[in-house]
Amino acid sequence: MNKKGMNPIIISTHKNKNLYFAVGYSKRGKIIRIALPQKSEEAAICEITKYNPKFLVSDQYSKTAEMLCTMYHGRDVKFDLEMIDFEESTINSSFEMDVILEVAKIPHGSVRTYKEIAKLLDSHAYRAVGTAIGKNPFPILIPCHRVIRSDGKIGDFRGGTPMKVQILKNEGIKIHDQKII
DNA sequence: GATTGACGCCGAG
DNA sequence: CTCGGCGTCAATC
Repeated sequence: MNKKGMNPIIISTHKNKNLYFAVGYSKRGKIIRIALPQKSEEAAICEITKYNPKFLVSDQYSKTAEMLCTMYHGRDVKFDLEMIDFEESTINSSFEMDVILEVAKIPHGSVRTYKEIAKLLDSHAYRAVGTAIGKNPFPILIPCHRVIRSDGKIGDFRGGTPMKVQILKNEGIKIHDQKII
């Protein structure tokens, strides 16, 4: 846990069909971390407090949690990267930052491979790309679910491959036998 | 320096 | 198809 994690944050949640979404806001009023949907509100909140133990739960930002829910279910929501607090987040290297910004450019309903992301960064470190994406503090919003393997397989995901498949299907992407068509 | 990855590619079976 | 082995390199120990 770095020093940044000790700053107090505000967490808001949203419930939809037994799935609980949570978002953490820094005191600057920007998103500092997003939790993948969980089966209980406590679990969703815990996904954020793991990295930021000092927190307050409020409905102040529940609209954002609701927006994440609609994005999870496949809606293409336009948003501004300015609403994200990269400074206070756990992103701490320029490589990680570059990867995240590249992933942010992937359009709704399309995918990129880990290798393609590396190439766009003029690098051969595709494994390091995977590691950086695996630490993405803003899942759903920064669409790390749209990054797949070069052989067409879905690849891993923090919330499990099935959840990655679900989100991609919600976006209209065709998948058969665990592979992108 | 040695090890570890949300990976990629090739060759063997 | 699956698997091992090697490639590659950023992060971590």
